[in-house]
Amino acid sequence: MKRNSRLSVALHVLLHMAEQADKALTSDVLASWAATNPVVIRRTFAGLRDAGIVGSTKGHGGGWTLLRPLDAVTLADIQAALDEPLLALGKAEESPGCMVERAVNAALDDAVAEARRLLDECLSRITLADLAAQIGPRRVVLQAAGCKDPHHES
Amino acid sequence: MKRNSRLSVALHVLLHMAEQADKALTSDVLASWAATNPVVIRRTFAGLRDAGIVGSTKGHGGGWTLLRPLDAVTLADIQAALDEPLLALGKAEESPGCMVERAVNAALDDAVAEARRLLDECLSRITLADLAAQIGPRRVVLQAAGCKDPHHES
DNA sequence: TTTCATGTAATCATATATGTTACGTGATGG
DNA sequence: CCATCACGTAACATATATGATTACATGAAA
Repeated sequence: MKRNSRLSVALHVLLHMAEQADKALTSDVLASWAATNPVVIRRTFAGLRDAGIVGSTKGHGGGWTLLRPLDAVTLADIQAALDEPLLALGKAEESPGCMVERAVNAALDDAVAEARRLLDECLSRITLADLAAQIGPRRVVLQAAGCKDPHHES
Repeated sequence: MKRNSRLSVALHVLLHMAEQADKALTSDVLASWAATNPVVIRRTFAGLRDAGIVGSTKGHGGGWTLLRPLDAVTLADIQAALDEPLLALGKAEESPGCMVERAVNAALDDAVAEARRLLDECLSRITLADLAAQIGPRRVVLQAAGCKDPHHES
């Protein structure tokens, strides 16, 4: 339990979902992939649902489904949907009386805005399809051999 | 008390120091500028001292001094000296057995490395002199009138 | 109408950052 | 030589953030 692993979790789960495309998967299943709690999945995926990346249905046979092809979802999309801070820069005081501190805050605001823009551009160049293509070849062999989801050792 | 305000604090204090150049200033004085505790200043400035940006001397008349001209210190220098994480992206698991998660980790590592590079380049273009130049003109008037450091209202 | 699955609030646990206290070390001045 | 000053640092306290867990409401399907 450390520092903002929501993007990591979301990517991991989304890629697993892609392998079971068009099947509604429950929060419990997704949670077991990410070794976390179903409620954590629902919270994390709420943003993705609002962004139209995944859909959810209730009741029998319900669960989560991917709504877009892998090459139509960028890491920037996911990051934005999760609404995370991304940058760990804070200000000592929000509206200081000191003129020096105001100048510092203004400069940092500018730098952070620029950094966000650069980061977003960087993340928007990577799609889920790119990540799927980089999954080790050993997995393909296992899949071909008909093994049932040997995802984690637990 | 929020999130990683060390860069903010460091910049604020360094700019105040620049106004009293060549005078050794105690941690207590710097702390009163940043409205914090002297020990926090010592901790924060330890990295700056190791990086050769400031120096510290003990005993009577001791304290902290700026060792470089304002235009020879970039925000990237300070950020690196503070050794902060900067990016709030973490991984769910450090060395996962799941191939999918490994691919995610690898991709995120690459993206974070690239982002760090971009950020560093962005911060290395701003010097303390640039910040000093952007301090509001009202302050100059007060300085000229001989007012003694009306930095904060406390 | 019972069961299943999401939606969400509330609470707990833990990690990180900052604030504070206490004490050690070295340098200066008397 | 020793009292004082200021940094160096460990130890502890507090605040915030994130994730885990519990509990319950809502809606859909068998």
